[in-house]
Amino acid sequence: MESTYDPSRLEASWYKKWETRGYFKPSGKGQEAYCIAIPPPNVTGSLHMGHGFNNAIMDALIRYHRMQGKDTLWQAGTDHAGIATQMVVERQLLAQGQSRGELGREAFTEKVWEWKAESGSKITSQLRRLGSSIDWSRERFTMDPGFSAAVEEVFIRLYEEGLIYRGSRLVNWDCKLLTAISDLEVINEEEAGSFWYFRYRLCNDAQTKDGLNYITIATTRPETLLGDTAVAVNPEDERFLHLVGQEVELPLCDRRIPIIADSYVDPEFGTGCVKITPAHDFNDYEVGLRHQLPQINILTRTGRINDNAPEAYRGLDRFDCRKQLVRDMENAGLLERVEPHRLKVPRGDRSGVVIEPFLTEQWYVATKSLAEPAINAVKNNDIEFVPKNWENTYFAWMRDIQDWCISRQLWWGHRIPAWYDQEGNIYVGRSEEEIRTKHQLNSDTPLSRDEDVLDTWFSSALWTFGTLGWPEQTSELDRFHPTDVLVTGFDIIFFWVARMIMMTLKFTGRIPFRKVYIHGLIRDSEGQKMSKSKGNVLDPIDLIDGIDLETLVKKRTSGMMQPQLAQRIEKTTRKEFPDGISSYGTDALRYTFYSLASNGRDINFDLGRIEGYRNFCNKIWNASRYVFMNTSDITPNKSISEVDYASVDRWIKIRFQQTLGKVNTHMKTFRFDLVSQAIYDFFWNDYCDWYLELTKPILWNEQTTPAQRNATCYTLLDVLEQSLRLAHPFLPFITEEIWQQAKKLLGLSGDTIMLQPYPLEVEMAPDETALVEIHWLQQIIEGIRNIRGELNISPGKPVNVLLKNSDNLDAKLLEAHRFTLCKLCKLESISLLNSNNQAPPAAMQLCGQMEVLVPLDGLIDVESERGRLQKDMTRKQQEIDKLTKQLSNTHFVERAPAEVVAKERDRLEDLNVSMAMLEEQFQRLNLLK
RNA sequence: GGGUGAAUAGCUCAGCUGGUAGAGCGUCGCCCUUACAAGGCGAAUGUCGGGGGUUCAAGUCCCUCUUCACCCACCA
Repeated sequence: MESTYDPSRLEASWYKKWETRGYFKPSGKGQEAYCIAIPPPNVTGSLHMGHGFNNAIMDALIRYHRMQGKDTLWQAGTDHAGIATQMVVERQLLAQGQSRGELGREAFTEKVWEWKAESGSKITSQLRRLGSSIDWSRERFTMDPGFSAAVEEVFIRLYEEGLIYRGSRLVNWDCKLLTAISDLEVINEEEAGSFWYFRYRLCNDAQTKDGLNYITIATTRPETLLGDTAVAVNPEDERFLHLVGQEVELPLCDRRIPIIADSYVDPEFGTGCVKITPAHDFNDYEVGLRHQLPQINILTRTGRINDNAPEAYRGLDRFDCRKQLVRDMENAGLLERVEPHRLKVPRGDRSGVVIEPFLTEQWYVATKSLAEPAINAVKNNDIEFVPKNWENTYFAWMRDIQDWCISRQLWWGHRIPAWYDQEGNIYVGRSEEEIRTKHQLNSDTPLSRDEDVLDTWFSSALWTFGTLGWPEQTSELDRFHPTDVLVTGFDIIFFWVARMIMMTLKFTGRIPFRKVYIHGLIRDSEGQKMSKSKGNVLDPIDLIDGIDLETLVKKRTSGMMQPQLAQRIEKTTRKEFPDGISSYGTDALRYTFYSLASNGRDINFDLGRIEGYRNFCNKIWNASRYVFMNTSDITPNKSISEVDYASVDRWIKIRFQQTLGKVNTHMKTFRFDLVSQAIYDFFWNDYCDWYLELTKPILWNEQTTPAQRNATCYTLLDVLEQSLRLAHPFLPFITEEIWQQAKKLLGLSGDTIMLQPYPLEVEMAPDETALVEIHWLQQIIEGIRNIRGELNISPGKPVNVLLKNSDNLDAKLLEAHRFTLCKLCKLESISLLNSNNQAPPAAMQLCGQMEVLVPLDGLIDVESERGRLQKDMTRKQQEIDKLTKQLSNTHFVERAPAEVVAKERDRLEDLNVSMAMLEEQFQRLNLLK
């Protein structure tokens, strides 16, 4: 083994071997199957921390269950991500001075396919860097012919059942992307805006109660005035009731519109009069339907004013029109006042532009009947969310679910399988031919296909069963569906999780997955969301490989949407990473993810943590080197003729089993933080700090018998090898590398640790003596170390130790471990102090009732030792006071369980004894001065 | 407006069914002891957000308030 741990060297080679040897494929063996379908990343995307986290978790689950002997499949694939991908390609075209319109549909989608071919492997190769043991041979793409056929099938069946329909209504319209989007794709954020108070003159000499010949309405979107078809007041509102049925003159438009009464109006808000624009506001739309108001659309698809408006405004951009209209109102003396107002502005999640409610014809999924079984599946625990409380979020949304607008006016995606004849009749089917045959339409009847494509999430909703071959009834579907768990962030519970549950239940009659593990989002060390514009993005690959400062700065400041931010980003980056980021390796990165993965809350990613886990890898590396150096001469198989296990050998095996138990327990509840901590604690504290140190006096002692040596060597190797398997799902690379060595020494067969069985929990005969013995040893060693450390006795200086107030067991244990104690604590001697003999002046540490004495011998300053004792006594006294008080409380003694009371009594007694001994020692030291 | 989660050591976070407050990083000593200075050994550090309540006993259960984060809905 190389003397230093170098992750880049070993990580590079292993993944390729694993993949080419087919280790990631399902074994085809095992009673049970285990399957996870990857949340398909955008095919043209690149890996971010969220992917890193998400995939690290899935890989741990997959490797763990694979090692448990299950027939394990991690189903891979990528998503065509309609809008996102189309935007990227459009931006590229724009840079070349082209637009998609010029290119035309066919040429454009051709370009997207080219781009997909070019960049599509980027994210998958990055997933490989993470060590993800994905079965790449089964990789799917949402626009593969097979998957597309499934999408079409689902659309057609839903249409035939009347669950997909085409309708004309208000949708969220993105004026930049020129497409409808679903409610979920609209982000409502509060922004600073204004309230404009406009006067609408009353017709026919009507007057308000105050004798005014106008009413005032307030609006945040003045330009919509052009589409007003009524003014509404609350039917209970005494102020305006007499005006209902009257008309007002719509300013600047030369139109009259009625005053109507509708309970939608809140008399307390604004002026109590509301302008109604049915074609450009969701609430007004409903009001309009109730009162049969005309719907006047005043916008073009690009957000300009259309010909339904007065000539003066036609062709103006909606925001220019707003300014113009306010000016005109002011000039007409109809602007009463303007107030600053904070309001929620709807913006497209992709484009960032203000979304307009817009009247169009779109395709919808009627969701109500699909939602019901989906709610029940979670309610009756067929599907379980982890953590459980996300179920409430899910229920809340599902119970109030709206019909889903699934058509998008894009070119990249699954084209809707619908055709129209010249009368506008709709024909849905798999192809034009099929439709012609089915509906007996001869070639004289021209048919044109619907231009739109489906929402990306429509196809994603079929992911678990579509990737396994549906609608064919494949053996994979049989074996691996329902999948076991879906691992994802809470941000796509509605987008994806809910819709998968609905669609999968509908089309397979079964749930898509048994559990949904919802994890938190990765944020930066200060809890900020990582984003390009904030310049705080960390690339997982950079954490693995390292990156120098200049490259990092360049990466963070190039290709920015807002170049003016670059300077500040450069400054903060230089400050935060003055030396760039060093290379930590995949294993360290993964372990960091696990350690931070507690109970689904968001994660602030701290570089200090990853460094700590890189050090952990280093620790494993070096401990293994020690083991191999000291065991290379043992017989390379278990047929060690004679073995005589030391208590510490038995102890470490018990500790290993306890750790394994914890790991298995916590894996069941997805507590990767507790899993990683259990392994870390065991390996570093128990195996390295104690066990390895305690084997040294055994291995380096001439008195050790061959049987003892064999036993310890074997245990060193055996526990190491088991620990590697224990840790492999979390640290795949380093464990594989080291296991290859361990395997040789232990004479094991098997080509890879990946396919070895996970360590087995074994029923162990209770071995209290080993635990007691090692605890005894640890206490004495720690006592002596404490004296050395606190009293500044140089570690190299040999000391003599006396044990006072010892019993028979102490005597026995001392004989057994004298050599060990001398070696580990650099002792010249250690012996029992006969009760008849006077103890010399000494520093003292209590181990239970036994005193560990280090004679002063001119080494130790009396004053320091008194201080040390004093500190201990103060602490003990506080405890004693607390316990005394508690035990003198009759309520406690009477009502607390007897064993609790007894325990506290024992503790108090022990403390009192210790205290007396400390006091006595303190007095003795006093006599010296 | 409705909902969810959070508030514990300087920092990032654990703390299960109530019974002596923990880890990592950082800090302070002492050590290059033949696996590891990416290390070893020792040490310090907390009115568990505030206030009530239940209980013999509350970081843990209940109520309330404050602050923060997020989600959903939305008043023009």
